[in-house]
Amino acid sequence: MNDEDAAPGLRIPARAGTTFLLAQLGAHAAQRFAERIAELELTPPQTGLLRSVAQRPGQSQQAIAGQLGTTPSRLVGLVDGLEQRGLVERRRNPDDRRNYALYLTEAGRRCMAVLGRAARQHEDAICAGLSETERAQLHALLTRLATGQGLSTLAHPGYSALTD
Amino acid sequence: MNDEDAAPGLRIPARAGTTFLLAQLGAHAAQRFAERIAELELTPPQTGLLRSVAQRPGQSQQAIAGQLGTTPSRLVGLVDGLEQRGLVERRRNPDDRRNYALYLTEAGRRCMAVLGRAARQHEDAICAGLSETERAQLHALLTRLATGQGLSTLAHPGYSALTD
DNA sequence: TATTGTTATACTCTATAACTATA
DNA sequence: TATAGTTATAGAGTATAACAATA
Repeated sequence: MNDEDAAPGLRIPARAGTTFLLAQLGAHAAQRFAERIAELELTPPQTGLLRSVAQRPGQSQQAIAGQLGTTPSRLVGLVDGLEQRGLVERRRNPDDRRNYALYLTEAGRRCMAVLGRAARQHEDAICAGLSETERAQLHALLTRLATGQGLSTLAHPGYSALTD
Repeated sequence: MNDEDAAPGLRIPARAGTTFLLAQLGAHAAQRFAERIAELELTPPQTGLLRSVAQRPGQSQQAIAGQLGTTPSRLVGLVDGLEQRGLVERRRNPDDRRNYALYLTEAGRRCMAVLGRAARQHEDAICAGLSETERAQLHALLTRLATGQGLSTLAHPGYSALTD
């Protein structure tokens, strides 16, 4: 709802609300990123998992599930897929054989490098039309919004599938 | 993927990418809006439909489906629900009895007014922490991004369910 | 034959709850 | 008994395709 003044008389929104633009652009950016990484045979949730493992190697599946805002059961299939492709490794903890510690393999690290390039291209495609100064401005404003909303760098608010 | 430099050495993202922030904030804003309108017993897709009908009364279901980026079959249930609650009205076209023309009822117009107030409160909650000047800056930057990406005011890029 | 709306069906994604194995 | 991971099941949401009425 961006009808800033949907008063009884029914006004047409001359100005799309900021939150409407945020939701619209956010969904658009996420979808475009999904298309981009589909060429690498990766899905957004897989990408989020890779990112999480890369950032903090050795975490348990439950810890990562908490970080990503999803359930432990959901992680099983995700890790399975990446492990079968040799990107991620499950290592048993000898002290407590109930949990696994997750690590990137060498191929996983290479994959992260490719993903990093894709992310930069994606960023350029989305921000095309803005000058360097404007991009910095936008980034600063969004960061303040995110901080104000209590959003962390890793966790997402439910829509893990759409995060990029 | 916001690891701006996920180079072979595995760098931790010191700076979240702008597109990551966009996707994260967009999902967050959409979710919060969904929670807000849930108190009115409305879902985001229903809200989008109401908005579409309010903006251009008399359109066919297919036309609206096209606008919202969804399928005609999906509109059936959506319109059913709103019609049963007396917010939207199906009128047969006497000239071509195949299609309906959709209109808001008086209750539908009142509902739009309530939604408008909710949208303003939502906007304030999300933008809290930014000054008026900064909000205007952000709005201008997002508008330019949306224009650059070819996003219109009404249509959404697939994620109609998340639009607010 | 083409088009509007509808229904039936299937598919994707995800969470919940039950299960195992370790502790 | 409690916890990590797993499996089985179920639910929400949506699209595709077949169908009926009208043109």
